Amino acid sequence: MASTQPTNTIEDYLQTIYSLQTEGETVISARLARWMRVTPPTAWATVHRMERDGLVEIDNKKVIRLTRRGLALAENVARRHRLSERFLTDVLGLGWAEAHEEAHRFEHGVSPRVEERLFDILNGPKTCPHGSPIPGTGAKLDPNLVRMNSLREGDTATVRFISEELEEDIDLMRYLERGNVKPGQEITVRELVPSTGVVVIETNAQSVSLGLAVAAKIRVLPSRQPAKAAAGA
Amino acid sequence: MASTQPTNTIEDYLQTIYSLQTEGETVISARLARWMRVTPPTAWATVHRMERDGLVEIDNKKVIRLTRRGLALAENVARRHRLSERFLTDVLGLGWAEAHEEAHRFEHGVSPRVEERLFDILNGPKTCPHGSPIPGTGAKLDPNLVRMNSLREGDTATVRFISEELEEDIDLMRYLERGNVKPGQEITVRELVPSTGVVVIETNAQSVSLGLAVAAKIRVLPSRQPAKAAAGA
DNA sequence: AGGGAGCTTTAGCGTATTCTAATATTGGAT
DNA sequence: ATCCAATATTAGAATACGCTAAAGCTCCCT
Repeated sequence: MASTQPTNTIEDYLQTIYSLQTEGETVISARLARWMRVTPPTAWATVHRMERDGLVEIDNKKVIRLTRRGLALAENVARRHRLSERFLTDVLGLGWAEAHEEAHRFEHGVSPRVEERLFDILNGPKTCPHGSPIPGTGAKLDPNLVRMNSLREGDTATVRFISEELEEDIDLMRYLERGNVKPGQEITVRELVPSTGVVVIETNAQSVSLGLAVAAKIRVLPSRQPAKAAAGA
Repeated sequence: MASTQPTNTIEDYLQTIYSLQTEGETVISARLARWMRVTPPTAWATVHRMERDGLVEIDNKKVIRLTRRGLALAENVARRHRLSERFLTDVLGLGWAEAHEEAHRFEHGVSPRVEERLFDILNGPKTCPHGSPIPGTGAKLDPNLVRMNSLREGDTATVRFISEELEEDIDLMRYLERGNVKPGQEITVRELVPSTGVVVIETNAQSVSLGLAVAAKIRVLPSRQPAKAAAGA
């Protein structure tokens, strides 16, 4: 029934759709299948169960969108997830790169009571360790943020947000952690050659190379540079 | 397969069988069905899946026993459960009565890494808040403990252990909490009349009445009284 | 116009969990 | 010896999730 507590699987789908939707991506079944690491028929069936239960709507272009009810549930899952990441890193001392994966398991065990206590104990954090705002705190992604791939050579900026899509790739996350590409870190673009598809940035005197597709999923706040407007959204 | 990670359901059965077995009870399918709040056919089918997977053995008298493999897994689940209860009460400040129910949900989200960190953060606790020893710490139930119903009027003792079977009943737990019937509490038996099936004990100048069946699931350490050996195991 | 690549859907299966309705079994109690 | 109550089992069904194989569709590129 639509009134029953969502299963872990449904909570995972809700959270994924929420992330993509929030980051401005178009959500279609095939994309969910890849993210959730299941076959297309499986994702399809699950999404249709969600539609049946009033959690999402699917338009004639096959684009999936959360309904009001789905959004409310998704925000709750995201809140528990991001709060869990904060708890796992700040209190338990787990690594920044592993936090997402661990939280993915941990979050389902967090009841409303536990969620509330975690929030208090953590002093009401506004974002997860990777920069995603925690629903319910009023925090939102700073609209002045820019995708890292839209910077130009020589630009300086501060990392603010790593997409949850990147968080799924533990190796990439470890690479970013070693390279210090984390919220708060100041970076300078050394090279950005669209033809090669690579950006090279500098963080703490370290050089880090990233593919443009990855850079596009990292948002930064450009530093007050000369007098030149930054690129659009 | 037998090598796959147990599902939450199987983890729950393992834990229940482990508790009963540890507390010296005979485990049969019907009893599991009542404890797990499922119908007998459901419990039967699940137990037989566990047998198929080498987690339990069922003798010709239908008694269920954990295999070596089942025991190892069950100890791990119990460890996570009891550690979770400690965490929820000691760090998050949840109530003593609610801890079991919350931990039941929480435990499944605890990975080996998280389990290890929780153990450290809690300073290597040896028991859960209700007195059950935490597997892996070497702690065992004190053999000098006696079931509360085996005391006699006038006896004084210290509460040490509340059976996990009682923990399933949240109302009873709240009653015990209000009455201060918790590990460490000293009690005196005021009345114990087998014919009425009721024990009345005194804790902190409060009077608490319990059924004998409930009292039998609470273990206490008798105080050094006159010179009279206590009743058997 | 013709092919594909990438997506969506249908078909058909298999396992885990649960339930209800019935049908054995079994161990005592009378 | 008999009958009841508790247990164990069998039958029949559903739902959630996953998979493979095999069609359909769409849209874009040549």
